[in-house]
Amino acid sequence: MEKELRRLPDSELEVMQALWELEEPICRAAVEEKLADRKSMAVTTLLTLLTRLADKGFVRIEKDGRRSRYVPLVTRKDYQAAQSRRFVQQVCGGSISAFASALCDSGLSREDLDELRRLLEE
Amino acid sequence: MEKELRRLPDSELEVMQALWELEEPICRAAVEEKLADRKSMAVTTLLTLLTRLADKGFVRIEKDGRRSRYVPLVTRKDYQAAQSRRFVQQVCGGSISAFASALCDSGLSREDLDELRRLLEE
DNA sequence: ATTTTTGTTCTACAGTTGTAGTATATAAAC
DNA sequence: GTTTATATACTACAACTGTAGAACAAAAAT
Repeated sequence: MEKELRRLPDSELEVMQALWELEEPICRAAVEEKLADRKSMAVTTLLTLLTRLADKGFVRIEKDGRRSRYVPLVTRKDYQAAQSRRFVQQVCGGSISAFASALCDSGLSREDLDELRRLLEE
Repeated sequence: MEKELRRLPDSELEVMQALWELEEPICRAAVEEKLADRKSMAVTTLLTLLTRLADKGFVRIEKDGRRSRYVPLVTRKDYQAAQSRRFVQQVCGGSISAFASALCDSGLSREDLDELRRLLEE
């Protein structure tokens, strides 16, 4: 669960989020459609980002003639776990109390904070 | 509590962490010394980072002849709170349950997670 | 078969980040 | 007062990020 995954730049992360929401095998058009809501970008921009994600080992590009399928190699869960730890370390200096304060002041609703506390009891 | 603070690049954040740990007024040498432990960089690099932080509104540079003092304009608390929200939104898609899972898988110890839960009960 | 469409790769370019050498101004030492 | 040490500013540059046009290849349409 601690894969030491590098932090992705914003635009690449958005593409990964789209991939994680889709069923494999994923064609470019599907990613494009999924992204359409939050983010609008040229098709070539999306392709560039997918290539960069492949270079970083986050995605495998399976070619099938002119068409390609894009397969996430890192799970959303693993990425979120790795970045959570990075956040506590880097932003909160590893201090749990600083982290807790930050969450309380973060603008999350009381319900959200209660839910979080409850889920941590699992 | 929700100042919509941009995320700082790693190296600039490290300088801010040093500033936050020091008492004002802060001279360059003090920052340098504070940083020496974790991060070694040329003096000019540190100065560059302080200038960039000033450009971004995170630091005010008070000049006094040839010497300067560097005053943080953003509190550690505000920054941590803002980034916490950004993290939950951007990385966990705003899902508290995803966030809770991520924390559980993050490699934080059971004690840390217990402490976090306790602190959230404040 | 030729034209048109479409999916992908290449090339490009400006802005950001990490890092630091060179120049400049000024204070301290002699 | 001239040399020397210092603090800061200016310049530089490669890697990374956001974004996308141009070129190319192959499939679809005519």
